[in-house]
Amino acid sequence: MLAMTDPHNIIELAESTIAGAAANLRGPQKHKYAHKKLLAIEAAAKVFADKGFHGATTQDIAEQMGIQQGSLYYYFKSKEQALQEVCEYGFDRYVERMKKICAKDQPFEAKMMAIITSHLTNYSHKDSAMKVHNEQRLYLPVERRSRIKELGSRYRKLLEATLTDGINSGFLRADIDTHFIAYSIIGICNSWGANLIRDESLNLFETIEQCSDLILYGTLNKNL
Amino acid sequence: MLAMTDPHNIIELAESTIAGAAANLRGPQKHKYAHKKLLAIEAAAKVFADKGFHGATTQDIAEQMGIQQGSLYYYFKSKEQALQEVCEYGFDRYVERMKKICAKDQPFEAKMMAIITSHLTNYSHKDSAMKVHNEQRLYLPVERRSRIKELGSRYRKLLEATLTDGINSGFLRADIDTHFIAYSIIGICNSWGANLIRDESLNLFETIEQCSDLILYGTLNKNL
DNA sequence: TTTTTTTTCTATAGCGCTATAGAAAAAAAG
DNA sequence: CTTTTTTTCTATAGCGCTATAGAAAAAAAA
Repeated sequence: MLAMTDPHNIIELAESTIAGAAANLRGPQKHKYAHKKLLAIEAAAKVFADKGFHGATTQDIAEQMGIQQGSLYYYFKSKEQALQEVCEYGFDRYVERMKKICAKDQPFEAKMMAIITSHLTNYSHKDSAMKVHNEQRLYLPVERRSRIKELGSRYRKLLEATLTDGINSGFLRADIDTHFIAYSIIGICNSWGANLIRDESLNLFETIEQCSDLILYGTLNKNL
Repeated sequence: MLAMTDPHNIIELAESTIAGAAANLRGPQKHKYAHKKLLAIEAAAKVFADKGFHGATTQDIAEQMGIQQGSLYYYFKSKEQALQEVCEYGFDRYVERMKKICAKDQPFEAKMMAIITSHLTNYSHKDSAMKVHNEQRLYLPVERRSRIKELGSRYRKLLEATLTDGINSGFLRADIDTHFIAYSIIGICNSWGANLIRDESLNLFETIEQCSDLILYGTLNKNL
């Protein structure tokens, strides 16, 4: 086997080929680097979510992983790169999922619920990476944010298009501003997503139902 | 006049007696300290909003005020205290305003719009203090957060009570969860508040209308 | 086993940041 | 004008943090 001049080079390959390797713990670990790299991203996500990017230290992240501070640089070139990778972590798969949901032909209520479920589920599963994406990504210099921006706007456009479909097929009011509603949906989901992480006693499914209900039906009594 | 052993002692007096002193620029400045203190809070708010608490330096804040880094400590005992004061800045008056709005006897739609207007207007006027409150207050140690917590929950309770009134008087659906809706309203407002600060091209009044509309009417087509 | 490759560790250079102390300047009082 | 009080400045102690270098340990290959 060729020597790895720079361990960071294997990353992209790893990310795309062995998705979910973090869960795959059995068998002789041929891809130990890729595996621990994912653990490193998750550790960074956890710490950044708790303390914020600038408030977190590389020492904190290393501790969370159970390694020494200096060893962290075997997985990240810099703290900033760690933030970037946390923000991007799982985002492409997330957008893919959104694409599928939007493409599926189903009643609008169900579609909206699926969208919200996808969004909020991510908060529970992705260990704070989503929270970090929302709250810390602006601390990255622009040149590190292009991919994140790209994915974010792709997500928003999918949502807007779905809303437009909803209007055209008569499910939604014709007078809503799809751009505004898309931002609002994302806003509500992120707000509740952060609550879900902070407060363990909150029920995911109830939250999903309540969010869908509010967005679709509002609060006003229609019997009036 | 007695010598000021510690300039920080005058703060509370100042805050309560000369509200809005920052705008009162004419006349011989008998309360120069109190005046500049408010400028200091606003400068800190601006910087914390842009860079986050840990990302901001006391140098940044001093620069924003046009003084030297060391001089900042004439106004704040510590950087942490600066964050605390920014988070509390104007919050009590804000809760008072909310109280008045909720107490007023008016159609529910108007009340909801007034609440949202009050919330979003704060973002435009209070120079980022509200944004800092939302995004950075958790970086304060708990002992510095008691007042902020107090005010926040008082605000939430006012909102919940108003929603309960709305249900009792038949304006609102009887099956909504006031606690959930209150959090959601705050979430939407904060999300759009942050957008308003970031994007100057956004129209405040349109945003207010759109938020009210979404919360009250939802998005579904009722003609179906 | 021996050699090569991968992973982790220790130690530290070097920088920037908070907070303080004391002097200096500006303003107000006497 | 002189004295006192308020405000700002300069300089720096002291700490913690990022990132690097090179040794050491562990794992894999030969």
